[in-house]
Amino acid sequence: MSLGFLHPSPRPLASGTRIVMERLKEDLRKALALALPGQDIALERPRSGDMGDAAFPCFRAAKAMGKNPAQLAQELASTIRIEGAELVAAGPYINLKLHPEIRAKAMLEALLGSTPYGSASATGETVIVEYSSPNIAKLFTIGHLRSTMIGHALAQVNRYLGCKLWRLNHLGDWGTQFGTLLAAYKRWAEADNPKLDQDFSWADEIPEKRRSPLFRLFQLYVRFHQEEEQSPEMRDEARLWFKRLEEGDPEARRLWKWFRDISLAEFQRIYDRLGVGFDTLEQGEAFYEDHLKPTLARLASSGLLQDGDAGAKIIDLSDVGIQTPYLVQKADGTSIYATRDIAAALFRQKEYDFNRCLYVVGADQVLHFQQLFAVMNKLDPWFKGRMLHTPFGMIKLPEGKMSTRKGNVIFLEDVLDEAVQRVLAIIEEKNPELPDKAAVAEMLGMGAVVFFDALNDRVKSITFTWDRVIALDGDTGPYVQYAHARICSVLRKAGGDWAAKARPQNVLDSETSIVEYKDASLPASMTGLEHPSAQALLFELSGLPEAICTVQRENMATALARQLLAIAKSFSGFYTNCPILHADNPPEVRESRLALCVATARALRQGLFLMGIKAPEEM
RNA sequence: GCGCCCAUAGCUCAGGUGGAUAGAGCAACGGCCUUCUAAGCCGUAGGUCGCAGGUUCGAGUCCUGCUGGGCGCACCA
Repeated sequence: MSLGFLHPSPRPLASGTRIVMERLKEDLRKALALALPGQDIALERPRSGDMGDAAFPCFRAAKAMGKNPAQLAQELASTIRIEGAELVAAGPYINLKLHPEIRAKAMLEALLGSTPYGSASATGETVIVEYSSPNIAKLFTIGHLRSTMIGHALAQVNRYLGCKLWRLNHLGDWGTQFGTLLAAYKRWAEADNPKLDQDFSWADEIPEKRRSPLFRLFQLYVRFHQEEEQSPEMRDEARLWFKRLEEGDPEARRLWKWFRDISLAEFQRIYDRLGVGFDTLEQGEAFYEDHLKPTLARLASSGLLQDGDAGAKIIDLSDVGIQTPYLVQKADGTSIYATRDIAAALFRQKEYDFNRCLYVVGADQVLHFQQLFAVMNKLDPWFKGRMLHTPFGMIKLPEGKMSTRKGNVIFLEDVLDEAVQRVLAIIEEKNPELPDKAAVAEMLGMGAVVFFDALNDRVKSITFTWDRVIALDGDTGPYVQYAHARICSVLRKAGGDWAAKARPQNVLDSETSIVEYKDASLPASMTGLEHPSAQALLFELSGLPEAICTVQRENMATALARQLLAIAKSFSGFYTNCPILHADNPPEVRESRLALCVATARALRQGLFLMGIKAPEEM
């Protein structure tokens, strides 16, 4: 069943990025339209820059005209003339190939100006991204990284492309799990460890760095679920506590708030470390408590509410092809996540009047979101096409599924710490004189983990192994960061204000998605950039805006991560083949190559920043 | 049982709206540091795109069936 999500429409790029290249492609499009009336003129981007900057496949047009595609390509290429570029027939394709100098000038103009490359001006659209959404009293596992960083990147990119953004964290701070916590606390902590400030005698010893009230809360949670397997009646105990909580029992309330505070403090520490931010943390599940009755009333008055088993309330969706009924109130009268999600959608409609709302939630919840969206469409056609679940695959262990309840999980902080440790070891080996090693190691370790997560299609599940997640060479974050650091090193050695040209003018925190640079002047000539390696780099740089748009369209950072790799890789080629500061270089060659370095550094830093990755200037 | 997702090199994966000789990284093998950071660069080898049909001028990509794996199928979120 497709609900026809309203994808963002193509929008004009900001003026500084409406570059020569786009104009030439437009010229080609017009010329082809003239030569081939009635044909669909769709240009493609060639796989590699030495084929050209744009390509037109002649198959369809040739068929319509009863000609051989290669022959048609030949004819068109010889009749159409585009100023500043050449047209080459390559088999059934016509390739538009910019003159090296034009290509260089176009890209440097786009990247050395102060308008963020590939950004778009305000569109007037409002986008909500709901992401991270951890459950209270659980520690962040490697699994939580996915929603957090995918959501962060989507927020950054949509903001970069001119959308008004609301970044929401649907905290799991309500629900039956709180019954579990309350019951567990009463059973095993209240009497002898009421402040959770000591280790439990019945639990395994906690590693030093995890000794926290939150971890002990987590231990309570795990123990409860373990014992519950033997004594199923404990479930009722948990349900009862949740019922008390929802009915306003003062003790349950007090403990709930305390548990929540303990958790939030810890979460904030992680978010700070990841550089992730939200516009509010106050709209978690508990926030909708007061909305639940009105929501149920509205469902009832819309005629959607039906009686289920044992007094539960359900919504039947079989008329839209969903056979599983949607449970919105449990038999004991307490609420359930579904009700809170409906309430949240209604609240957001009123509060934010959004155009799109993205739910960055695991793939195991697809049915839930199909049901939710179906209900919202029935409730108000306004919702149609405005909500999208962007599911992601789960992270499994080689032994199987991770389970918080069973306690066999990989904690996020352990992964981050291990990554930083491995980086530190490499720094000691390769660059022991590096200033501020700890800070650089933090950026690189984080870069490795975050980049890895973004590299592949989000719907695929990942089997966690340390060596894969923390890989530091090959197609990795540190590879891109390394290219950036080498550029900065060259720029430092060039002297003058070269290094400053690649340095951001603003603070790069989660409140902005744009890296601001000063307007830098173009080199006097493009001599020195005609080398194939330089041209290949320029071609990859030209692919960045499209990659950013792809992130928005496909709701994952994969395309951006891969374009950054392509840029970094072609920079390495340029760096190897084209000496920049070589004494024999004429001044204009040195200048144009340094300008290309600045342009590349800016593109890399901006791209990494959108993904939530920092770029050290030295490593 | 029903529904959704996945299957591409030894391993991990890229391959918008069907289009050029299916591409990377890792691992393997062979080269490159007296020039700007070797976390790098260059090269070699590695493929019946799970299987079988179909649509099309053209299928890794779309359709049908099958096989294998994952997830889900109301009182957790």
